[in-house]
Formats: sequence, structure tokens, C-alpha cells
Amino acid sequence: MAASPDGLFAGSNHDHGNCVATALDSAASLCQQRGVRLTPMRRQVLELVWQSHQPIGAYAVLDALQASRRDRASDGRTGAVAPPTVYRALEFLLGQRLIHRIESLNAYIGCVHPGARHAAQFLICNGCGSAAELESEALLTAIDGAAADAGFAIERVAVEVAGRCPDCQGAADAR
Amino acid sequence: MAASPDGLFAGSNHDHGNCVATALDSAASLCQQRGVRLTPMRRQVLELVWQSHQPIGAYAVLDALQASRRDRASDGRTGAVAPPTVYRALEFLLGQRLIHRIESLNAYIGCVHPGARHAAQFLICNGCGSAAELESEALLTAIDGAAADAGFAIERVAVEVAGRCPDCQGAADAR
DNA sequence: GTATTTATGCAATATTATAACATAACATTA
DNA sequence: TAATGTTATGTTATAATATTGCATAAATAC
Repeated sequence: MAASPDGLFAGSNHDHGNCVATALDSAASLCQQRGVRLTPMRRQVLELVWQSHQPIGAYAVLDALQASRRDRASDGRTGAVAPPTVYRALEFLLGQRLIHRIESLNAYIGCVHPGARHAAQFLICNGCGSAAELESEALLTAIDGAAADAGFAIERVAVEVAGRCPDCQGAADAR
Repeated sequence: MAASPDGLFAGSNHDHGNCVATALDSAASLCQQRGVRLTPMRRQVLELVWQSHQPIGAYAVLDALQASRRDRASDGRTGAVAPPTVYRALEFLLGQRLIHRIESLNAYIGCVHPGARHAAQFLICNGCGSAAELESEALLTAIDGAAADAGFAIERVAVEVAGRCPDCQGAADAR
């Protein structure tokens, strides 16, 4: 009953750099289609979120941004990036459905099928900290049904299932 | 397709005081069965959470606690209740599954069927701020199935559906 | 009654997020 | 290109949420 090695929790056995590049490309074309601006700042934040390849907190993004600013030659700016900058970029990316927010972690992760309006469904491993996005139709159907029964008009859905991925079962917390 | 007036979002048309009392009674007997201590502090926090009858934040609980302390005659203590006190009580109540935490609101709400080990499933109204707990078997089945497919061992489930309850549809935000 | 465990008090601080206002970049049109 | 409007980012400060660490008190076990 264990997942195949290239299942949802693929882990390290995939081309990381390529998957980030693909995500950035598809984000760029989606934004162009929609007539919204994927500015350098927003693009860099999206890149950092994808690079982490795990849920990443706003302040971790902030730290990474600041580190990257320090690397580039000082360009006249004071250099410090402040929280609102990151939160605004994240908000934009959420609005364009290019990333998801994982509420139970206060963290963000790249959306694996941007463009589609869909419910966020995640399996979140308490061992290694990774998160796998689901696309269960049955789950959506169940939620739609329950909401309809209550006369409830859905605006956003968050399904967050915490537990252990195949690799982390039987092992102690690794992070 | 609208919900009946006594549906999940019953609102004010129920005996509030009685429902709080019932919740406290059932919490007391559950704790006794389990051999854990529902201390006065924990009991009072549970009462405050139930009295709100909506998701309530930790600091709102704290404020209410402090107000109630001020009412009672000063008993030698400095009197100020500090955040850890509230968070510990909430943690205990969560552990005993007497309350749920709603991640997307950073808030807590009384569990309507304590004792049972179940997934937290909520419809959360963006209009009036109320939240209705679901018990959809179909939803659980769908989640179990998706997790099994991935070889994932579930530890906790949070389903949070935000939107508009029947009373708040077509109306602007009321809270 | 003493030891042990559990719960709470208390101070400080960490983490996450937003408000308010100033400036800069971009876009449109004259 | 200058004037204007709009959008995005910079900047400072602060709000809201949550935890750490240690001291004290209360309950339980022996």
C-alpha cells in the first residue's frame, strides 16, 4: 500500500531547476494573458517559493530576498526589504492562484496547476515538512454536496491533511 | 435549495445558555472518564469559547478572562492573566478534542460532538463570522482514499470552507 | 507529611501580519 | 515631453498571534 517512488511525495528525484523554470514560465504567460504585471519583485518571490519546494514562511522569503539583495552590488537602495513588500507579493501571487497558502503552517507553496480555479488540498508531512497537492474530484464533490445541503455559497476551500509521508513513517521527526 | 431556518447555521434561535451548560457537563464527564483534570481555569476557558458561539481568538479569550478576574474580588494575585495561561488551556482542550482550532482564522470553537475522534470540517461564513461544523462521511471517505493512494498516514485533518451562509448571501460584510 | 508530578504565574521575547504614508515606476494622453 | 493618473514598492511603526524559560503553587502519590 506504499506509494511508488515517483508518487506524490517524489522528493529529490526530479529535476528541480527545471521545475522552477517551468513554473516561472507558465506564471509569466498566465499573467500576460490576464493583463497583470509579474514584476521583478513578484517574480523573484515566486521563484523563492518554488525553490524551497516545501511550504515556506513569509519571513523566510524575506530573509532569502535580503540575502539576494546583499549579493548584488549595492545599487543605491538602502537594501533592506521590509515585510510589507513580501506580503504584497505573496498576496498578488495568491490572487493569481500561482501559489497556495497553507493555513496550518502559516506558509506558502507553489501551485502545481496554476490557472485553474480549484480547491487547495494538501497532504502535509510532519516528518520532513514536505507537502503534496492533491486533486481529488471525490473530495470536491463531497464538499460541494455538503455546502449545498447547508445552503452555503463557497468562496474558498482549504483541505489540509497532516500526517506522515511514505518515507517518514516509523521515523522520528527529521526537521 | 436554501437551508431550513433550523439548519446548520441556526443562529440565535436556540437556547444558548443551555447549550453552553450541556457542553460543559459533557466535557466534565469525558475528562473524568479519561482521568484528566478539567481544572477551573480550563473549564472557564472552555466556557468562554462556547459562550462566544463563534470562532474566538486566543487574545479575545484572554480579555474575557481578565474581565472576569476583575469582577471577582481581588484575591491576592497580581490579577493579570498572561497569554501562556490561555494557550495552555486551549492546548489541553484541543488535546481532549473538546474544541477545534480554525487555522484560517487563528481562532477556536467548541466541538459539537466531543469524544469522537473525527476530522474537523467547517463551513465558515465571511459575512457574519459564524462557523458550522460538518460531519460528512463522504468527505472523510474521499480524504481517506486520497491519503491511501499516496501511502500517507493521516494524523490530523482540517477542512475549512469559507463563503456565505444562507442569511448572508447577497448582503455585504456585516462584521 | 514529604516527595513527586502537574498546573499556573509571570516576564520576556519570538513570530506573523498589517496600517499609514512617502516615493518611485509605469502608462496614457495632450 | 510634460502633465497626469495609476500601480507598485519603500519605509517606519505597530498590531496580532504564539512561545520559551523559569518560579511558584496546587494536587497526587507514597
